[in-house]
Amino acid sequence: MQFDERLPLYQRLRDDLATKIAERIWKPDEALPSELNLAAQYRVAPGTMRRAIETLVVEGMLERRQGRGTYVRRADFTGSLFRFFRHVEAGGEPVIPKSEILLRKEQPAGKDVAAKLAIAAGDSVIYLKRRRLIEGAALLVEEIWLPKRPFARLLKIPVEDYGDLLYPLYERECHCSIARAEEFLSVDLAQTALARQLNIKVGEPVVVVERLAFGFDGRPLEWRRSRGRAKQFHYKVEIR
Amino acid sequence: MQFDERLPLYQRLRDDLATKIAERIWKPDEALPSELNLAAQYRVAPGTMRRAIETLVVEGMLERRQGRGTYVRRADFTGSLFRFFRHVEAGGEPVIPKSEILLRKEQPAGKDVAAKLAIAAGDSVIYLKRRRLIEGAALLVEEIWLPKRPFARLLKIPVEDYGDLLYPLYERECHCSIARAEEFLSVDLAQTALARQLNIKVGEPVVVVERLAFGFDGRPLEWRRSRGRAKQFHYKVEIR
DNA sequence: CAGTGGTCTAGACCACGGT
DNA sequence: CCGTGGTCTAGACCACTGA
Repeated sequence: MQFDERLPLYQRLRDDLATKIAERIWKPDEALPSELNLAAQYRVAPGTMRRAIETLVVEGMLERRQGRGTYVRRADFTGSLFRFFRHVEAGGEPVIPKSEILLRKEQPAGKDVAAKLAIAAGDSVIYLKRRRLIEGAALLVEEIWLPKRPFARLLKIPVEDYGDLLYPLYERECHCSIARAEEFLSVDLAQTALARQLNIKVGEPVVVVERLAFGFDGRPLEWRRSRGRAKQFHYKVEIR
Repeated sequence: MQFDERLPLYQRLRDDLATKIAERIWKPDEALPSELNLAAQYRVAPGTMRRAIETLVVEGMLERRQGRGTYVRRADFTGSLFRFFRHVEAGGEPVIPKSEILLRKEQPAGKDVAAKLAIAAGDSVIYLKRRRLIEGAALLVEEIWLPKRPFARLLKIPVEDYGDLLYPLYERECHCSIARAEEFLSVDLAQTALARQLNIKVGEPVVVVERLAFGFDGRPLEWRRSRGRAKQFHYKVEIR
């Protein structure tokens, strides 16, 4: 508990718990000690510990399950891009699109990628290009940049073994959990190569979703650019 | 406090406070009685009242000001569309675009509009069409539908007196405060008329922002469709 | 059944804002 | 200075979960 003394106690507790989660002292899908137990350990009132936990629940780092315990939450992105891109829903249940890795290589980071990933320009990054399909129809084309540091193992695994979802792969092979992300939306016009890959006409509008994904320690782990047909784009926002 | 007995007390308190706000017993920008005062009135513990208030703060209905009191919050949408559409920022401070009412008329609600506004098809609605400009350049074209019931007065005011923002107008003239809204984004191609109004080419992509705005009682008050150049579109989302 | 989080109470003291 | 919300404590009892 070597955090800034001026901060409220529940904030310092929150930071300490967050650090423990980032250090994987408690792992995703694992229960923390009970509230009373933690309060006793830290010698604070149960209500204060409760508030610290509550904060992390709101931030999405923890999850409470009544009668069972408090668990480290792993971000679930399976529905994320599909909040943006409408696709045929077979009965309403979420379908995970097939993934086709088109390219994998190691390369030095360009200036923009380096800035996004908070590394030095020229540092090694892993570049992936993949296509995602639903029932054989191209939905998205994605480009992905990962810092080599924690992801080197991905270069040694055959791309056929990657599977359809990358984040479980990162966690399984590289012990990197994605905690949250920022996404940026914009609209562009399809160039020749992209049009061919998405099976649309050159010049048709495409929606670009750029995503910067962070670990529990708040450091950027992945930069991703996905493109899909604007026709299938739809999105809902709450405004207050 | 005639709410469902099975609900937690703080929930029932929240509902009761929300009703009072909807009934304009406390008006926007007005301070509520203090927490201790309210707790005493309702004969509950201060902590419980605090939690009820906290809930409404999170929901955006109330706003706390340390040392001053708790205030009814009015939604502020001045920056809303401009989170989507980038425009020339003169020095960074938010600019309110000029508003040009192109059309105002009373008409029977079509099926879709009626569904959005939760009224019967054929009921009278007010239809507005306006253009919004920044430094003379067309930014957006908007279509707006309002139920005649609380908004009839708008038909009697010269459109020149509407001003650049509609929500203050609604509040001033019709005693209708907008509490929150849902926005839906999609991409379309500009038709002839729209292209002319936005000063772009026919077939250029445009972003469509459809907004359903609600009052404090949760009832839909306004349905709006705004269209702007996709080139200027950009948006950021947080994912967890 | 024992153990967990969920609700609720009843205070104390502090920091801030306006008079 | 007083009144406000912000923090923190120290309990009690309930509802849910899994063994």
